[in-house]
Amino acid sequence: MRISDLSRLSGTPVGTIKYYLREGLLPPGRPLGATLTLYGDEHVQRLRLIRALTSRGGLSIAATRDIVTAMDQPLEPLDTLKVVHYSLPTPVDAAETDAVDEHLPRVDQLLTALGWDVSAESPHRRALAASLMDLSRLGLEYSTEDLLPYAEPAAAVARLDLDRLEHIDDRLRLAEYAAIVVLLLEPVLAVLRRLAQENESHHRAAFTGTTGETAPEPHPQDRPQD
Amino acid sequence: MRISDLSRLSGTPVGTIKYYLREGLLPPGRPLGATLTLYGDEHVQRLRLIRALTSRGGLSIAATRDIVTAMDQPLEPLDTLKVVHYSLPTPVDAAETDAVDEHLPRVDQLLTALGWDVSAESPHRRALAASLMDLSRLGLEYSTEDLLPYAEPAAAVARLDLDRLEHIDDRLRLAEYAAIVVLLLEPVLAVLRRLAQENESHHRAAFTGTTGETAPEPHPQDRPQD
DNA sequence: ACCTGTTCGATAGTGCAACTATCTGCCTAG
DNA sequence: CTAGGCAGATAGTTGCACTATCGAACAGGT
Repeated sequence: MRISDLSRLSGTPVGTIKYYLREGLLPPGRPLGATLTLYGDEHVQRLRLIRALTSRGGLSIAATRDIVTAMDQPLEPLDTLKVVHYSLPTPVDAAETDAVDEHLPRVDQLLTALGWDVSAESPHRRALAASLMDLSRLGLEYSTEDLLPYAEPAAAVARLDLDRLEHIDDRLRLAEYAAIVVLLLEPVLAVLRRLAQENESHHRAAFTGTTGETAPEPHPQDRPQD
Repeated sequence: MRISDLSRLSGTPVGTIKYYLREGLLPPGRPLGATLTLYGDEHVQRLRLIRALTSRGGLSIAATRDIVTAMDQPLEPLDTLKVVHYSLPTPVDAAETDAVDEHLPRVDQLLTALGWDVSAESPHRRALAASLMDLSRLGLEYSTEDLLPYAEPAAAVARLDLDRLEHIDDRLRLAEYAAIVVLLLEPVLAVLRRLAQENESHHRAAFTGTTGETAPEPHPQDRPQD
């Protein structure tokens, strides 16, 4: 197909497609002359992925390029996750690296307490330290004990994520699915958390009777047990 | 204190503070003449919150204004969560509202299956529908059955969140803490999930024996980090 | 009272990211 | 054989989040 078909199928303006080609987000098509280049279904697919990562995932064009170029490396199934992880942007202000590093011991203490096997070069360690720093500056101290109970739900989610990835047959597109599961499930989980917060807050309001909103029915629903 | 002190204490340039004042993110100080306005500790606090919400939380200036102005309304403790929730940006492309709505029944089906008490006007319903739409366009279908196991960890996290909020004494700043817990814990949870994924993937690699330790090659593409 | 430096409020400008538009020459399909 | 689409390059636009400048009005020290 030609660029106009690609545009139509993916719902992306031709100008934007050219822009993505220039920026290396989209691999070039097969040129059949000076004015004709052919694109395939994989371009449609890639384009959809780019749009999802940038709009829903909130990634910048540069970060998206990192992810998709990393994806294009041929890899063993379980390495793809690492590649995706390491290509993820970890917004740590360069001016604050030192301040962030002061919180790293807390992160390592947590990881030790959990017995988690995480490489020392993992960018997530510092990312977590940065967030803990922010929180503590705002007066909300999260100690190892406070964080530990959050780890179990996180682990449960991670197991589900990997279950899904393990059952994907399409080896060629495994990296793509890994990126999708890691990145696009994030907003899903965030929203689930908010929905759960809303539900939980209704339940607690029913007991304390303090909310002025909808009269909460004291309907002792089957709350998911711990 | 004067604006220069506020700037020094918060680490924010004077120009930026003026900008926030103009935009209504920061309440005006007490003017004592045409060239002197006094600010208090609450301004320092608010400024730190603004910086955290915009930089770490990734909120736009407009979204941050929505949150903080909503925060300034005097409210019952349990309503604050609702106010924060409803001020959150839910990035749903206006051009796709119809397409998103097609996925709403799936969301409601999930909520019914869970027995969650969520108001019909909750913006989260549509936000979830939008994400599910994205995923299904990318070829990853998440059915109610697939999502159910994710709900329990989400509920566990939500309970921890509300526990924390319940034990906060400072009623005046409860809304502030609610915003922090809802928004700034999000990156923490996202990182915990990734750490758990990394750990889990190591474990599974050990069992299947596929390369997980020798060949990882965490893609050493040195991106110039700012 | 005088001088120096700060502040206020308004307005205009900057830098960056993500597109979007235009242009020229070529080529392809009908 | 020609009308129209396409490639590749370059330049322009839009929106956001600041940042810089300016004149008038003080404030605080001497």
